[in-house]
Amino acid sequence: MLDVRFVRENKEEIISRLDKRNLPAQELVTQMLQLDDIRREAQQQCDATQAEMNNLSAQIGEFFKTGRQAEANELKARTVELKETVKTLEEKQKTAEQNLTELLYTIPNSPHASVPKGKSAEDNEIVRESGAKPDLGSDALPHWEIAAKYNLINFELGVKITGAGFPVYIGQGAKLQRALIQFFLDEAEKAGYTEYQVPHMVNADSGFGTGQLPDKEGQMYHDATDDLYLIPTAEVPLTNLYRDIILTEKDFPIKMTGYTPCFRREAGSYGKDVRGLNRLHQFDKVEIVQIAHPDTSYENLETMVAHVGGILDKLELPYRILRLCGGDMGFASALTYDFETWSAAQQRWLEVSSTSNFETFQANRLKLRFKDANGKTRLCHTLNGSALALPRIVATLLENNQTPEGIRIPKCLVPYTGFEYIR
RNA sequence: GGAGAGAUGGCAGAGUGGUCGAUUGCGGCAGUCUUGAAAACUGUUGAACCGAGAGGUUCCGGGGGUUCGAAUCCCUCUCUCUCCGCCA
Repeated sequence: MLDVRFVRENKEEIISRLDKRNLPAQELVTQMLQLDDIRREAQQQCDATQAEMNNLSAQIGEFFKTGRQAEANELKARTVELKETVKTLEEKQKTAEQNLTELLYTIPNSPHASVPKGKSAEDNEIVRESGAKPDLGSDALPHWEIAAKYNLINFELGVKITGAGFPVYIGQGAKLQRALIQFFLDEAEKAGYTEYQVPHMVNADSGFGTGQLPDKEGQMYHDATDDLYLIPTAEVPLTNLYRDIILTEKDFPIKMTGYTPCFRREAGSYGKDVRGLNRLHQFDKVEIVQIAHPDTSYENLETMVAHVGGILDKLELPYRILRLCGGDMGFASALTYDFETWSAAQQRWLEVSSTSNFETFQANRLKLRFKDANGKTRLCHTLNGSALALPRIVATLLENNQTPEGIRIPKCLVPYTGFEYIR
């Protein structure tokens, strides 16, 4: 969530930045600062009253010690009213704080200066395009038909044992998945990321920390018995490892990676673009996360973009990089680059990575801070990116690499799969 | 799942109603000494909020209560450890 103090000092800047999301924030910000004023005033009064109470208590103690009962009792009588006042003021402060927090939860992150203003995906800016789109001819098969032809993925079996959107990978299909995961993790390790194996379920605190709660409550699978959520991305457990932590400057940058399955209810997104691997309830992903110094976080973001691009280059997949416009960006992000690979049979771009800088938005909720050179405690910046999400990589790989001899495996993967063709 | 014990500052570990935000040790930081380092010695070393500042308030697992006053007493939740049961 936004940092109230920053908003207080940079009101106009925040409003103009939020405008990129087409969010008229004038009134929100005013309301927010009003609540903040109420809160601060209540606290000042409350603190002063409590200071008085503390004084009286000390005196009472002194009187009791020296056996001056009468004087002690006289003071005791005076505390009754003060106690009442403290209670009222405390209530007032708590309410203002709660209202402020609730309001803050509804305000998305303010976009970076480079974010284009826009409403939807059409307004995203194409940063660059890489690799040639293959010309497969008219008899090219979409990946779900390839998957059936070579018995790589069985969607019906998934429906039988679980439900739609939970595919079963078989034989060379399963092995391809495992090869990609291993390849992605190795690449991340080479780039200096430390691998973590983390729980696939998280508590509500973690959900709030990275911003999934309360915003995306309905998008996560929730186990009511133990009040745990299945993770929608490894970002949640990985970033929350650093919840409530104060780092020193020499700790930067912190670089973590992890493979996890990801679970998403995808409520309300049933329709035509969900065939095959295009949109699933459970999928595999290798995530990279960085915790960075605010002064360098955008350089860190560029290294992540280069990392993801490098992997796609090695996989020999045609892709493009988009800078998301304000209207298409996620709730918590300040700047997001999406990576899309070209799906030759479907003749469309598929999102395979989303790489973002959240600036202090998550860190504020996480209470993830560092001590700067002057000994001041400041919020860190958090960043993360998919490197990469499996299903659409598999989809484009199967489609783009189909040949009369079978599906060609890119060179970089052969050491992992142990086969050069799926036949 | 049953029984018991516990949760204090980066760590270890005191503290059972009145200058306790907390003794002490270790660690960290700074300095003295040294050619340098180590050792030794000296000092310093939690966080949040409010305040221009002086300073004030809050925090001893979370929440609630008793009291003029709570780390210390009561209730409750969570977690950890030990024993038993179950089990990959």
